[in-house]
Amino acid sequence: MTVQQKKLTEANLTVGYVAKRSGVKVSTLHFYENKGLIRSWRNNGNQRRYKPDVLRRIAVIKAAQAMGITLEEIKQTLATLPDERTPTKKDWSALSKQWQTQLDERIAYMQRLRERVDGCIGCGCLSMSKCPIYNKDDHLGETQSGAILLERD
Amino acid sequence: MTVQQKKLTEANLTVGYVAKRSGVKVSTLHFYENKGLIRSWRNNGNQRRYKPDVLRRIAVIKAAQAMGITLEEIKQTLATLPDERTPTKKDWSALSKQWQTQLDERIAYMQRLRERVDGCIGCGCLSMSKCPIYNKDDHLGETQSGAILLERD
DNA sequence: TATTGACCTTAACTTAGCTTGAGGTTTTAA
DNA sequence: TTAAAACCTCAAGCTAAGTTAAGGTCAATA
Repeated sequence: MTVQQKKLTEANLTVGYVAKRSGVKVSTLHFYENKGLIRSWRNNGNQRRYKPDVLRRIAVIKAAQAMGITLEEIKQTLATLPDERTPTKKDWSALSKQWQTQLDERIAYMQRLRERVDGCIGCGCLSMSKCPIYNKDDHLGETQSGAILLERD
Repeated sequence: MTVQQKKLTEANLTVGYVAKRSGVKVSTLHFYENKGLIRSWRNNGNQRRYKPDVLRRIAVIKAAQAMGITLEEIKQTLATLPDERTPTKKDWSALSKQWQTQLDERIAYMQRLRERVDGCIGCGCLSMSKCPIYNKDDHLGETQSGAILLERD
């Protein structure tokens, strides 16, 4: 029986294993735990152990980040997941609905920008006070952070 | 003759005037100058003076930032403007073309994300290794920073 | 002319999202 | 059993895009 099989069947994953599987660094897992985005318990030797569903949680965190949602917002949304039982497909689906709406707004905002950028930069109207780019109607709500982090190698 | 009129007709603007007109803080103008995004010369008393086209430059910087382009990339693109003569409408238009392309890619990326996020978060495929969200084809090029900063009040 | 407001520089601080390093413990495997 | 690999904590460092503060000078105006 390999180490991996043992860990998988016993369903308590080490931090190194979770890191490798999820593609994030161990330090990131510590960081996320610190921020309250994921949870673990400790074994006798004070080492972290994880339930397998942490992998999905991390994947969802990463997907949400790619959409431009901050860790703080992600944390809030993840907090709506059930605490005791393992989240079901339906639970996860509800999350994605919330973020979809934000993503839609963001796309719409960028499209408005897209339409106007050629005219605005090229013409004389880009004077901050008059240009539609700076029009309040084009701004997203206050709760949106606006940072979109895309993945790299 | 008011101060403003004097400054405008003499076409050398003070930092405070530029700040007020462009809607950014004086410290931001210092910062931009430091980063090589804008330029000024000094009067006898070592105070900054600006040519009026700095206003458009700042407006363009802000517009580009709203599209998610970093200051470093903006600097590179601004460097393609003519150095001696005041940039023409055509010059500015060429800039907007470059950024439009980036914006198009970004929108397309978000739309792909949008299509997949419901399926991916809800289903079992979101395991980092298989999920299309993590597919290389969906990533933007290396030169894209990915940060989209939206304006607030 | 004197005072107030605008300006100067340099350095440190801010937030988000991590990463790195130091120094020490636990687990695994030959 | 013992060395190496993996883990632990805590503190400091990093990048982007600025902001704030301290201490001092210059310019506009009553």
